[in-house]
Amino acid sequence: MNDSVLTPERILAAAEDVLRRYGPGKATVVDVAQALGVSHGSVYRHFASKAALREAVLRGWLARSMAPLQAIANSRTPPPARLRQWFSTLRQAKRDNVLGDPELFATYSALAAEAGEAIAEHKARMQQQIASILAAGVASGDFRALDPPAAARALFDATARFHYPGLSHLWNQPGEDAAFAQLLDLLLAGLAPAPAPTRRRKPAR
Amino acid sequence: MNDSVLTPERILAAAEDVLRRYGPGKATVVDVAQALGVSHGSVYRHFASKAALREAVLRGWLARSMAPLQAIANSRTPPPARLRQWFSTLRQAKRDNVLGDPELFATYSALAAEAGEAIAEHKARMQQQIASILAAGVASGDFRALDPPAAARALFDATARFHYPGLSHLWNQPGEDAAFAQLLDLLLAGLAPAPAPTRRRKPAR
DNA sequence: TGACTGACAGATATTGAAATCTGTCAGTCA
DNA sequence: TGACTGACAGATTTCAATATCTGTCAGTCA
Repeated sequence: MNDSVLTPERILAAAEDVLRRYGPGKATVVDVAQALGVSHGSVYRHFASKAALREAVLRGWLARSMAPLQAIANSRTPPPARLRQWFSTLRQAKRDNVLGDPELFATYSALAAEAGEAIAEHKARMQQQIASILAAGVASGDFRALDPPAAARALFDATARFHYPGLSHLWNQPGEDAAFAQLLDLLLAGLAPAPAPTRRRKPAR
Repeated sequence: MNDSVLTPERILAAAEDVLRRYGPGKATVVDVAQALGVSHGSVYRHFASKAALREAVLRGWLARSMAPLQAIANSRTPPPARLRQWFSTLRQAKRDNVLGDPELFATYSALAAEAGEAIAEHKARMQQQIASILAAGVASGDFRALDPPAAARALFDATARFHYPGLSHLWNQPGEDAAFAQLLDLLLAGLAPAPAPTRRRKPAR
């Protein structure tokens, strides 16, 4: 355990391991130091606080989980299909996590609840990816003229039911897949290019 | 406190009062009995358990909170505006609760978390109201042909971000009103009558 | 007779003393 | 000299003893 010098990277790896094994409630800085064969004081030379260390672990996890989504956002799939694929992948990734390893997922969630800043940035990056798909779709004529960032936020909000971890208890309900497909259909219909002149009884305020 | 005979109604009123004052964590059956000037054994002649009593209180609260929404669903406002009004009212009611009396709201939420059954029924009733608005809109030609119950669920899911109590911590963020308006616009666009023949690169599976 | 009481068993919650943890820093050691 | 240690103060958590609560039921009383 005591190879080479102590680096932030080695501490991060150990912290991740300790968090996995002990869970967010029991993992202590002393545990991390012990796993590295150093005193806990040494950890504080590289991370200002326990909170900072946990946040760094969280950021690593978030960055890794973003990679496949980024790849989709950058792909050349036609924008409507790309958007579908992006959201389906997001949802599936979360589902796999929660159903596959609930304890680890709970650990994630606990760290996320502590680190509002990191989460806000993560959400912003996700919405940027959506916005880039929307912009491509507007350019190609697959979507109607719209403000990509604002519409991205609307889409992200609209699908929160299916990706926000706090609602994961709903993800096992019957008809969940159909409900998600239904929602994507509705949203994509709302993004479609301007229809025939809208017939309205009153100009919708 | 010891007027007339002991009825379920009097017990419910006392229980509601005790819950308000002590909160969901401290309110006990003994407290309720004390407020009524009877022994706690008497309470069990009318309610099978503490859980049943709490659920009855919750059902009362839910029924009261539904009334204004039911009125809107039954109104003759043109369906698109009616749908907007319904969701805006739902959102505003929740916001008023959470911002106006957070402790009471927390009490609600705690009871709701215990009573899955009652909540499921409540959600079903809400979605029935939405479906009735949708059906009216389909009939009038304001909405495209769609399956009202399925679309109602999609709409309810899509707006969860703005009405699900577990997400109330987001309701104070800047731009919240704009985001909600944006989402409603997108959803209503998705409900609009069939546009010009949809141009698609691939038939969207 | 039937609504109500109150004592009881087992389950749950509270409490405060003891243990552990976080974050600091003067001192060690290579 | 500078990475690391380990003892320390104050904050937080644990744990077991104690108190309270839930749900039952034989018995009271009007």
